[in-house]
Amino acid sequence: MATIYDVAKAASVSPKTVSRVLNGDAPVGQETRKAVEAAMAELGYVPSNAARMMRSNRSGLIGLVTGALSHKLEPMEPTGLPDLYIVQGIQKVMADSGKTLIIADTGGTSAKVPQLVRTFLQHRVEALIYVADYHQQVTLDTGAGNCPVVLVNCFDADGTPAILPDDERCQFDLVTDLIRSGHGRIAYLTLDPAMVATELRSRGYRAALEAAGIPYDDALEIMARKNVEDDDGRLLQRALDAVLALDGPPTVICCGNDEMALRLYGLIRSRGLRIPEDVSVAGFDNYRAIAETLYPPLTTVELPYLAMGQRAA
Amino acid sequence: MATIYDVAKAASVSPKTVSRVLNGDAPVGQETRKAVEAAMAELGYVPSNAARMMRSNRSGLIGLVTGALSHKLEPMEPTGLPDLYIVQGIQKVMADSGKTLIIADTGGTSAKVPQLVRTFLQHRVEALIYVADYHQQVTLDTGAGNCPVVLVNCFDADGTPAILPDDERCQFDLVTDLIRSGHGRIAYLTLDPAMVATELRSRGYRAALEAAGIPYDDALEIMARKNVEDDDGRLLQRALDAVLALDGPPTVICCGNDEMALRLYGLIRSRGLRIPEDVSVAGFDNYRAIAETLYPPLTTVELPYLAMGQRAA
DNA sequence: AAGTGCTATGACACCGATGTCATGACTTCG
DNA sequence: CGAAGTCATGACATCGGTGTCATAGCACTT
Repeated sequence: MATIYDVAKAASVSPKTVSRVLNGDAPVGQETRKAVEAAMAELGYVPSNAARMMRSNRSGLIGLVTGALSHKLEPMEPTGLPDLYIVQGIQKVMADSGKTLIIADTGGTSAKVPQLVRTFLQHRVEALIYVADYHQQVTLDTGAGNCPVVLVNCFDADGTPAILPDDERCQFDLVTDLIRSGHGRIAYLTLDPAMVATELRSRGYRAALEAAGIPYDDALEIMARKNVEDDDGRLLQRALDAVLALDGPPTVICCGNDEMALRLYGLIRSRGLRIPEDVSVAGFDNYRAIAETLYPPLTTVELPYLAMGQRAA
Repeated sequence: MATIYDVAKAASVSPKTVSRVLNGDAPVGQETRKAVEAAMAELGYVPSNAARMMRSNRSGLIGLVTGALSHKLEPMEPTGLPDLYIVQGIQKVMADSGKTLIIADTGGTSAKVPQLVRTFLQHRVEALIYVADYHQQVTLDTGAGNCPVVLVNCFDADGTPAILPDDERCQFDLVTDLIRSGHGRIAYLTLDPAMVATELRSRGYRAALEAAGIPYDDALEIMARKNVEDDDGRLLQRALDAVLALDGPPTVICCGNDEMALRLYGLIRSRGLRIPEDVSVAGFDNYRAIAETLYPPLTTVELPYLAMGQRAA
């Protein structure tokens, strides 16, 4: 690989002058500039970031730690691909600002994080971003020292800067919208209560009911998904049958996420009911593709993951 | 950030000895080693990859160019997330071999590729991998010079090393399997014929029929998806109605991909037919999540994207 | 006793950029 | 016309590691 010295020699100037042409940080004569540029093109010269960094102490690198790449291997995960959208948002901002993103995947094991961070520090990243696959609390052992860290879709106990989705508000808006469409009996099949989002969304659901003056009926809010082995969707079947058997059955069923909604479509139809004539279904973020390909289209909410990523970046 | 000199001073040894402790490339006395390690821990020392690289000329970096991150923003894309699986496979191998992956996203614009490659070259990546979102031919203007390049899920005219899926074989196996299950009338709703995979899979479909001694009926093979604006699924509806109206209607319908299969589930049911009693549906890779959450479960083929990524890495 | 080989360590140059300072040629101003 | 300022350029040190070579101490051979 050609160096700045090779270029200097070829153009019969000093290395420093080549540097000036590269960075445009000092005036260079017309002819000299042309000669240098010709030499660079001729030799296929590409400046070495490593050498550049040694003096300037600026790597131009941003480290991103995530499970976004690997967790899709586990289709039983309670999550869709929000983290991917977040990563996209980050990538976009970085590309626009001339930074280069280094992405490391935890492979699902958060135990790997310290090692990944160490690698990043070796590359002297200017900042670290940690993206979680779903809204949760984390305790990150970065050992990052003075390197700035931003958490996305998660938070920790130390008050590290974090970008979080407003689950409560979104569920509130969704339910309010359903009410405005004329629905009065609204069931809500929730995800695992151990998830932060479940509690927040539940609050939004209740707040929306209250704001509309609809009494809360706890027979309509059922946990239909647990992040443990046994699931298989039996919880969902039981929950569906439970709400349908009620005296006042729901006119619409909200699901903890779009995947659950997809399953529900199948279950409802296998019970001989039509969507949306007999009962409607609403989802909640996670699989955009699902929402758009289902027939009839699924009413759902989309969390602003892309924007969260951009904000974090 | 502490340097190797700081550590050397703190441990009262020469920088070179610290280097030896770091790399273990020469014998170091017990006590000396301990002192150095203590000093490193004390100062929170992390070696600088940039400096290390200058002498050794080994960056430990691998550049990955892909649209995997951005193209999901376009849900109308004819593709699912194969490239993500490929990236996963690559990531895994890299992590295991101690290389660090730099990922750059094209944002859908292949015009950006040269600039991304240039950035990679500045970082002196040891190799470049280009991952396409679906099986296709590309003409890559890398300007990569002597940097090794591997293409995944695509190929070019110059014979650059490429890792490709065997679409023909997979479709062949799928159809053969359906035949073995007792199906005799097998429809095949294809994707856009402009796609490489479409032609290959079609060949596999016909070969499987021929191998089983079933005559090919061109009324059963219909293009049901075109990558242009007008779509909206009308092509799919028309195709479905066409095969159902045949004298000998199919007992199973193969789809160009899982997304189409998902849509077909809805369409078939909206016409009052049951799956799989009245007609079966088979998919083809792309949305693993769809295949696993549909009810009844979708019969589909999975291309070995993960393995392709690993192979490429 | 002299020579050989091994272990443990340090001195020093070097990788490829860039920051600092110096220098020579010109222009402009009082 | 000389002083001051600007422009264009080069010499040299420096960033933080590692490769090369030198050296000192010690055990072991012959």
